Amino acid sequence: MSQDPSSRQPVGPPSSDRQPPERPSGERRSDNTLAALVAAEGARPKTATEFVEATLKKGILSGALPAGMALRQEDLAREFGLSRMPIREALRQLEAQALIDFTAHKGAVVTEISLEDALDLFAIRRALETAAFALSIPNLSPDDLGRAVEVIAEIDTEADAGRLGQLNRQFHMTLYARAGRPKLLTLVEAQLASYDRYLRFHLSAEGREQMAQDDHRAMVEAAATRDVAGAIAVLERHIDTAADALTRFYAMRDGAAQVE
Amino acid sequence: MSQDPSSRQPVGPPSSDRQPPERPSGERRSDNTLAALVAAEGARPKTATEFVEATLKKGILSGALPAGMALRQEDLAREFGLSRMPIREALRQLEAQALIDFTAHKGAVVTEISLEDALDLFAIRRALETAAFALSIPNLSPDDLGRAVEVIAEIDTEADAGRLGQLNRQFHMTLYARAGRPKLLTLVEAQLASYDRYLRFHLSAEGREQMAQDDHRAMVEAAATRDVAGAIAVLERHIDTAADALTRFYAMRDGAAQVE
DNA sequence: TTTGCTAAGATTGGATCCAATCAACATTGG
DNA sequence: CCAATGTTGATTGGATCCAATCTTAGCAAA
Repeated sequence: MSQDPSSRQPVGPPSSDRQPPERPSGERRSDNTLAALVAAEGARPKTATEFVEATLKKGILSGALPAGMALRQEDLAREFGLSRMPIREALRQLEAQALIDFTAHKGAVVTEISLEDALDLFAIRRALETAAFALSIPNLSPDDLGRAVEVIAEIDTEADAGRLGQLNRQFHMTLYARAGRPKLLTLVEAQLASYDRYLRFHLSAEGREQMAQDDHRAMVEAAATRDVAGAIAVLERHIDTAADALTRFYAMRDGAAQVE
Repeated sequence: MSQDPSSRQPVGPPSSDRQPPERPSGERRSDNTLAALVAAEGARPKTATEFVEATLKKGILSGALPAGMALRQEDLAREFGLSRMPIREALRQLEAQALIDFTAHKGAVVTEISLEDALDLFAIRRALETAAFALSIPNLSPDDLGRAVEVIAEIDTEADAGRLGQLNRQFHMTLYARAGRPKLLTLVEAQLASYDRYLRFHLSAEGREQMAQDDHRAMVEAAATRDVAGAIAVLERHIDTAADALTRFYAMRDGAAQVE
């Protein structure tokens, strides 16, 4: 990281002395929600590009950067206190992860989320997670199951909706972790992360009962007794239920008011 | 595309007047196999970055850029007739696709292929492709099945081992195409593309009978009669057989001679 | 008023330059 | 003679500058 503290801000948490209530040049599309994100990012990776990528990724998955938002390189560079170059490289990686849409001379936009994409994602999750769960169950230790139970409890007490997605991801990954297939697990985690955006969208309107904690408990129960078929059945039902609920939610929303 | 034909080569197929039998400065790590690839790439995308990405991707999947090969930015830039910048951005995207390993100040290396990764990949393929196939079968038209049969025939007559992987991918995708889940299909195709590297590795040592054309025919047959369960069973066996064969191949190779 | 064209501004793509990091080699002290 | 250390070359990370393209506002003609 070739950061020169004399001429530029350090790449870490820049203590938010960016530009307090001052708008640089008229409007600001990718506005100050970014500034909070930049300040929040605690541990900084080795390179500025990685830092930008991690920050933007977290922002998109957490919903701080909403779908459809334009990401102007110049603005981002100013807010991060960097040049446009690390921004561009980070955007490239986010594009390969399908988190943003990149058009040739038009720029980057946070990928839209639609019901079709959500159903697509549920199909992928169903296929991948049942496979991972089946492979993992025989190798799960009592310790693993204990951690899963703890996460269930955390979900019940967690107030921040933003952290619920993270905890949900953590719960599922704990149960899959012993599958012994690193690439499969990486894929599963990526899909679960994508799912965060839909989950938040849904949770913000409906209650936290959408988390289906009963299913979570049933999954741990079945895993504890090494009942692979039963556990898979619960997981499939869990995902199908979520898909149905989200479908109903979209139908209701679109039926009630034509939002754009 | 800000190509200036007077000072630089056009970005398309540069008619291979790069540097014929002349080595620029001593050695060349990412050597002239690249030159052929650059010249071969027919249609050129809009930007240089996309061109570089597509070319490198094809090179890696086709085996022209073998696993473990270091990709020096400077060398690539010279061979493509571009600056290092589009190279860097292309490498970023390839890294997000797990085709190369990127280390902070060390550079990019074509991802190694190992038996463990292959088994990982087989597990992923089994999960995703069975799901896609099941969704697609009810919607397959006679036309689709006809195309699948044609591809089977092509595989029988194709001599070039490099194209076999592509045809194999095409066959499978034809059967999955009506799943109606774009993101799922994109994922499946990406995994099949990754599989190309292992398939080639295997085919180069054993014969083309590794393609298991009987399984392919059985898959079309089951799909034609809308026998979803039967088709899935064949596909699972197909993938498991390939996994077992590759495992035996690795065991034999490692047992016979300790190749590095 | 509307439609088509033109030109200026905004924004991204690409090139070149400089700084930071890493690896290998030489050097010196034990 | 070996190990720790300084030094130099190679290579990547980041910044700045220029070129190409897209968008939009303005204007003219139908």
